[in-house]
Amino acid sequence: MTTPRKPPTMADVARVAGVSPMTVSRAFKQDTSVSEATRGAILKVAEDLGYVFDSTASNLRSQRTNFVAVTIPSINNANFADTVGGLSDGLKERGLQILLGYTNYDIVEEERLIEQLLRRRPEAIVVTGGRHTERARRLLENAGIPVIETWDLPEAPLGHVVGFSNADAVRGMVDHFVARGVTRIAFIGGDADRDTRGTDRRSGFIAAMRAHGLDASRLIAAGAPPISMREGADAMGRLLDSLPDTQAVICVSDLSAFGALTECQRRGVDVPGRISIAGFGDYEIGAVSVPTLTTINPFPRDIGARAAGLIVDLFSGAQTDPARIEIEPELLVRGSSV
Amino acid sequence: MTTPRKPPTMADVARVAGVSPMTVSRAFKQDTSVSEATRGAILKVAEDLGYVFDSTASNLRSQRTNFVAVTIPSINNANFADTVGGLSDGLKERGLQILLGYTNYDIVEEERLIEQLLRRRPEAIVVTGGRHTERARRLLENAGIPVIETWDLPEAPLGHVVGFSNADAVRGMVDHFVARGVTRIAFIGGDADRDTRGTDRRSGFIAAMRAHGLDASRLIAAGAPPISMREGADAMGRLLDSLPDTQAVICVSDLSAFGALTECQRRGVDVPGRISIAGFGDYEIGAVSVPTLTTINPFPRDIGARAAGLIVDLFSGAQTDPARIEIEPELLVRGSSV
DNA sequence: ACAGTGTTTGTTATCGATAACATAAACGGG
DNA sequence: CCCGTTTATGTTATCGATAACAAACACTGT
Repeated sequence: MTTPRKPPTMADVARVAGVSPMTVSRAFKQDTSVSEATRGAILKVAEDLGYVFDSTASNLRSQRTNFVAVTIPSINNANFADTVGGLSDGLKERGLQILLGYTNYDIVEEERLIEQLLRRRPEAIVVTGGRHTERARRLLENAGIPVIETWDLPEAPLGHVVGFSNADAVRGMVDHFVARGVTRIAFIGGDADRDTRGTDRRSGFIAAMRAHGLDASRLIAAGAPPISMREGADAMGRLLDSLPDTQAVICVSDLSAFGALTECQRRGVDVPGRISIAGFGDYEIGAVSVPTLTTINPFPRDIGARAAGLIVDLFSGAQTDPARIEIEPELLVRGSSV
Repeated sequence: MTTPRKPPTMADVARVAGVSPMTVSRAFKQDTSVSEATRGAILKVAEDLGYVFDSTASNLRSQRTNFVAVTIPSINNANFADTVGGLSDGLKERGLQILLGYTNYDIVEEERLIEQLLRRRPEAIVVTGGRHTERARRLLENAGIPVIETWDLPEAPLGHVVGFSNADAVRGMVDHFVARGVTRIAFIGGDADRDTRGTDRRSGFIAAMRAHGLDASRLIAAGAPPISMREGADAMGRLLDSLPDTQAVICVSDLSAFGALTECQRRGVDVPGRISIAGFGDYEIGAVSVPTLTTINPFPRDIGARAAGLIVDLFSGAQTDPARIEIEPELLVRGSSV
């Protein structure tokens, strides 16, 4: 049986290659002055010895971790996954790695998560949303690294912002319906304030309806956010039972909108003939379902890509002032609405 | 303007609190011998100074990172997200944090990712699938940490396994159809071997059909894995055009199965009256769509939870031999099949 | 031939927490 | 009241890479 030897260090590689540890260190970096011959020889020795570079030591000495911390409400959400994908791809070239955590749509959990992430000494942190606990705000402000809030346009940003107004986006949807003469409009969303983006969308709905002088009381609470397809279907059932003259329903997400659509199908309610349905997020399902779903595309991948670009610019010195990058969501009118 | 001071260290906290740095270190750990009075005082000073524990130094000295590395094919996939969720929750209590990366269904990319992750010195690594490059295998074997392969039952495992046979699962589905007298069955999947689980499912389909003496040539390639709803719909279109007498189609995932279903709806093809459709993965959409989708539930969250439990047992010494935990997928017969 | 410039390599001290060891204070039973 | 035991704290050296500084070497133009 083989003794579980201690893994080789740079010093071991240096000894075998006949150079100083410093030269080995340089050989593992880019754009450092080591002759190609030496570098090649060193990397070969390293591979033969099974040496794997130890970031933990490098991180401490150089005070650089190459980590970018990212918090998202849920890992199981195609929109946030897209944002992380955009971030990840944009940061990969600069050798930056994402340290991901999820908050379960809970700002207390977010505070815990932020502290845990900051302990790893990330070089920047990207958070979803603009609402945080007092302590979380303090932690972020004192961290001494760029802070980017996304998916929102906070009134008092902590640093940089890459987002859009959830309320305005829904307002545009309401305006669209009203312009077509649709006035009895309902909103299906979560029943708690935990999902701040969902809450903002509902507020936008209410404000827009009132601005048109319309009844903004057709609000269906569908359960704890994030609400699922199933919950969207249940909510639609309750809506059809209680307010059967509703002409259109705006759902907090495409997932709940699809659930609502299926409930109509089960009941033989024609969409969009008898009722129009709209979602939010431009999930793939909305482009494929029968009928396709009217929705809003907030360009989640772009949010991540722009945040990544911002971080790169900040590190290269090309950007210094707090940035406020506003994404313009796009209204997609499709088959589920008149 | 405030000078960007250097962030405080443990030594700073110790000085202000009037104790040694070692005592501060102990105060930040659990189950260490510090009087409650001292600990309270130290934590208060730390909070006042805005001190945040520095893991990078701790990691180096203690040779423990509390990282568990995890590789998944795609971040944007509800099944893998569930596995990560199960892992994350199971590890959280032990203070272990997930270091996540995705491979894009590419084993060359996986090799790069594995090396990058190992540089961070994780204490265990969980990979999706059992097929790896030679170098990736060597890296994993030499890492000196527990290796867990998931979502598969490799013939030559690297270490521990938490998975199931994709081929056998699809075989069960074929058997189900054949038992009902359905014999002209097609398979819709990706057109490359990159997605090894998809390939295994197709192999299982072919083997099962042959075992029944049936024609196994109704194979539709729908594009590069992972195939989307849209690609599932396109593939269904081609299937209906080229082999209109097909009685049932098994899709590599619920997403493509749903796409296939919508194509039937657009064409007025009755499901399951004229053709049955089955998926894989038990995504939420299959439980909500009209009709609901026959599928296979491989319990993705359990895979993650069992892997987490295994890691905890390994660290506590309760488990020493290589484990092989087999998950039993469940066939869910629903509205989309006869 | 030689100062001046650029390239390649080496030496030393250090990043910030903690393992290992040592010691002082508190406790408890006969 | 004393010694063995537990509890609470301190001291010193160290994890493994690299920043900062230094120096040897090669080349270039006059």
